[in-house]
Parts: sequence; C-alpha cells; structure tokens
Amino acid sequence: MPFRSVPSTPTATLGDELVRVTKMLHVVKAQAPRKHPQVDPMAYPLLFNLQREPMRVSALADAVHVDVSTVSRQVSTLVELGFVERGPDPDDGRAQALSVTAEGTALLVAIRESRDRWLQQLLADWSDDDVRHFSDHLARFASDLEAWLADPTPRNAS
Amino acid sequence: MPFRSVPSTPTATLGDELVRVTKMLHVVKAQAPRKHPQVDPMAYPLLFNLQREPMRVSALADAVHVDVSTVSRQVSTLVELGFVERGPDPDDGRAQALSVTAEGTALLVAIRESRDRWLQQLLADWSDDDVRHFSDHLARFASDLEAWLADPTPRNAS
DNA sequence: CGAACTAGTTGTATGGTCCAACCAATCAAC
DNA sequence: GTTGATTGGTTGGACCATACAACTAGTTCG
Repeated sequence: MPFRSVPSTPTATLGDELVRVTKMLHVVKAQAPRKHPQVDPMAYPLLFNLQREPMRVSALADAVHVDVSTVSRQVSTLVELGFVERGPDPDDGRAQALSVTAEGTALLVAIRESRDRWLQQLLADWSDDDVRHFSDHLARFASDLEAWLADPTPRNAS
Repeated sequence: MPFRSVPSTPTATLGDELVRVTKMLHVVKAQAPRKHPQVDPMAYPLLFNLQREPMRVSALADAVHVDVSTVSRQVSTLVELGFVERGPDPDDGRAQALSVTAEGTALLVAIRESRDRWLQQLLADWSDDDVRHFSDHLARFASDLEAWLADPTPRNAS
C-alpha cells in the first residue's frame, strides 16, 4: 500500500477528499426523490440562475457550463411545465428573456427547503461555526474554480 | 430577487455552495486531459480503492457505490489495458481477486501528482492551514455522507 | 446428488450530454 | 433597400455511462 503511507502534500489529500465527496454526492443525487417528477436534476441550477437574474438561453448555458443545445431543451420542458416564461428581449429581437414564474419560484423554494432539512439532519452534530467555515471554504474554492475555468492559462487540469 | 435576500440558514447556504462546487468540478473533470486515453475518469476511483486493498468485483462496486455490472465492464477494460490483474480467489472459485499491476500503480501516482499540481496552483493563495481545515471538513462531511448512505433511515434526501 | 444461492458477465434500455446542421432574425455594407 | 454575413436558438444523430434483468458458472447444504 504505497498510497496510504504517502499522502504527501495537504493538497493531494484535499484532492482525494474532493473526489470522494463528489462521488458520494453524485450517488445521493441519483437516488434523491425529485420534487417534480418531470424536472431533470440539472434543471434546478437553471431555475436557480434564472431566479437571480432573467437572462437569455446562451447566457444561461454559459452560467451553468453546459452546451446551449442542452439548455435549450431543458428550458423548453420547463416552459411546458410552467416554471419558466419566455419573454421578448428588449434589445434583440432574436433573443428571448427567460424568467421564472411564480410556480418556478415555489418549486425552487421547495427544493431548497428540502435540501436544507436534509443537510441539517446530516450535519446535526456540527457546530454552527463549523458549518459556516466549511461553507466559506467551499465558496472560496468555487470562486477559484470559476476563475480557473474562465482562464485556465496557468496550466492544465487533472 | 427573493433569493439573495433570504439565504436563511447556514446549511441552506452550504447546500448552494455544494451544488455550485460539484457542478464545476464536474465540468473541470469533463475537460481534463486523461492521463491514459482509454481510461474513464470513473475508473480512477476503482484503481484507488484496489490500491488500498485487493478485492473482488462486488466489494469494489460496493466501495464506489456503483452497480456491479458497471464495475465489471470497467474492470474488464482496465485488465485489457494492463492496469489491473484478475487473480483467483482462494476461498471462492466464482470470485476473483482484483489487484493493481505495477503499471496501474504508476498511472495512479501520475494522476495523483497531476491533480496535486493543479490544486496547488489553483489554491496558490490559500494558507496551509486553510487547506488543511478545508480538507478536514471535507473528510468529515464525506464520513457523514457515507454513514447516511449506509443507513438513510433518519429521513429522505434532497 | 440436487436445490437454492451467489459472483460475475452480458444484453438491453434510458438519461444526459455534445456536435453539427439548420432556421430565423438582425446587422452591415453597399 | 437588398444582399451577405453574423448571431440566437432549435433539432437530429450519436455517444457514453449507468442501471436493470437475464443468464452462466461455481458453491453450499440438505
């Protein structure tokens, strides 16, 4: 087991944990009950971003780092289900201003609350400070990641 | 924007960040150059677990929380590529003792080093303490998750 | 021995994604 | 204005990873 004995740097260990957590979150997500039967899990981030600010399809795709075509389809189903509205874009007739409907907001709130309940019981024995620190670190890490994604010049990824 | 103004609980915020980070890591992983062209990213955890301890297919599947059939295929390609060996299981003729070959270990080390380099430059301006704390929190979170996966009785997921 | 069980493989279906081709509207230039 | 190029969005085809289900082969216990 040359591995256990050579966790070398702190970042290497961090990497291991990141992989581990990511994997398990993936599993959890897969077996999580969907709030709305027809809505892809990936559609939640869509609603989330639209909630913050109405935007066009391309911008939304960019925000969630997914192909435009994929977002296009997902938005279509969200519109069919009444969670998102297509409005005209004032600046550009070709574009469309997507926005969340009241039902969409309700769904989003429900999702968030459900997730919150789950996390609260999962982290029952964490102190509030621990949760906050963890959250802060995650936020910072997310920002770093975003910056890197925008400009990976420094060097290539793993 | 009723959202930005109502981050309510710390755990809810944590949830948002988790989703964000998970999504971005997914993107990063997708566009990361593969150490070996033929190896699925999902195969890395397989090697990783096998490295710690040789085990049979079913145990491996259990360890990575994936269906046995999936693991079976992945292992097959890893064997074809020479990164994993099938040995006979002394106790049970149906089973097989999987183990990592020298090439497999080399690959694994390469992956880990590459990931480490990437993280190091990504987190260039984090203090060692911050990295360690973040890592610790992640590890703790992973353990909690694992426990929950093993026994989700308390309540249902997000 | 034979019945019930278990480890692993293989066939099939599904969900989510990207790429490429396409349509439609706008803008730019003459 | 009319035409050519550009840009926003949609649709079709293929791909990849996974799960579920059917099957094979080895095992255990009566």
